[in-house]
Amino acid sequence: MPAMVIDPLKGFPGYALRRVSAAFMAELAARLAVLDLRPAEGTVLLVIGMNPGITQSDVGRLLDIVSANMTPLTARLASRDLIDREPVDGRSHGLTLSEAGRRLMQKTRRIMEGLESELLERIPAAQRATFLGALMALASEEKS
Amino acid sequence: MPAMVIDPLKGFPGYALRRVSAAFMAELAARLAVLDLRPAEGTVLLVIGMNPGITQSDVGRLLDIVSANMTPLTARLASRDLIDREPVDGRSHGLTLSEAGRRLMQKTRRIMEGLESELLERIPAAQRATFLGALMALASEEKS
DNA sequence: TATTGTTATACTCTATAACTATA
DNA sequence: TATAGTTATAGAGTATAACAATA
Repeated sequence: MPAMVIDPLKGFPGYALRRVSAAFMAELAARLAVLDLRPAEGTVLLVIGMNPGITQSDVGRLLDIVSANMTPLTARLASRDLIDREPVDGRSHGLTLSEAGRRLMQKTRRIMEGLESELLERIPAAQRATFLGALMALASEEKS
Repeated sequence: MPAMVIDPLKGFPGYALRRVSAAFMAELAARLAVLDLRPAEGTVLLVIGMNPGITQSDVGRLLDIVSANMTPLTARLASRDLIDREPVDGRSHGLTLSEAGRRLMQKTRRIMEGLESELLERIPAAQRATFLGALMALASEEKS
């Protein structure tokens, strides 16, 4: 690329957020692919593992996945015998991890925690707490 | 959602990055939709406006869009008479904004700058410089 | 040999509309 | 009436493979 190209997005925090997030997600996808899991499936596995019996719609609400997209997602996990779906009332299904699901969830958790640690280590220690504080504040605004 | 749901992603900076970025991109998409532009098209318009005559592959390299995806993107902008494509040698095309393209680029720029400003204002002033410094450092690591 | 641009194709995430069954 | 789950469908971004034309 010619050295004189002007980047009009330079200095835009939203664009930087997008780039860093995209790179992070691509790396996560690559590492989870070893387990034949997509990022969304991995996070769902973690949520079910921490909240046995949780309802499909509650998982969706926590992760901001609309119910129409939760259906094929949990169906695929169930077809691989990673989760069990038991009716809790006539319309809700409680989700729990199978033995195989628990094993895969642990591997998923190690991969995710490893990647998150690597991200943290790329931030200079002096700026880390402030960066995290501001980022988490932004993230929790979205949730409400 | 039951109050006792445990969020295993809580405290994960990569996940927070993903959430904040997704919310930002959704809002950008909504605002650019008024101009019938997608985020990727808007950023390409800005890059061409700042770099008249830039090559399609150089735009792709700057924005990290693979060439196979640049083709339909610039084709759509050209079909709307927002950009002109002139051959610079036998295989490269130099891209410039048309008059209509310039006008739309200015509107795009105002929308993007407005949204970026709103994002900045959501970060407490005391943390702003540190947050930006760390974020930009992460973003520029990706580019190399 | 490497690069530009193209076509075809596929994957992932996301979103809405319309529906059934249940609370 | 509202909620849970499902089906069908579509849009947007991203990715690879294979190719023709040009440098």
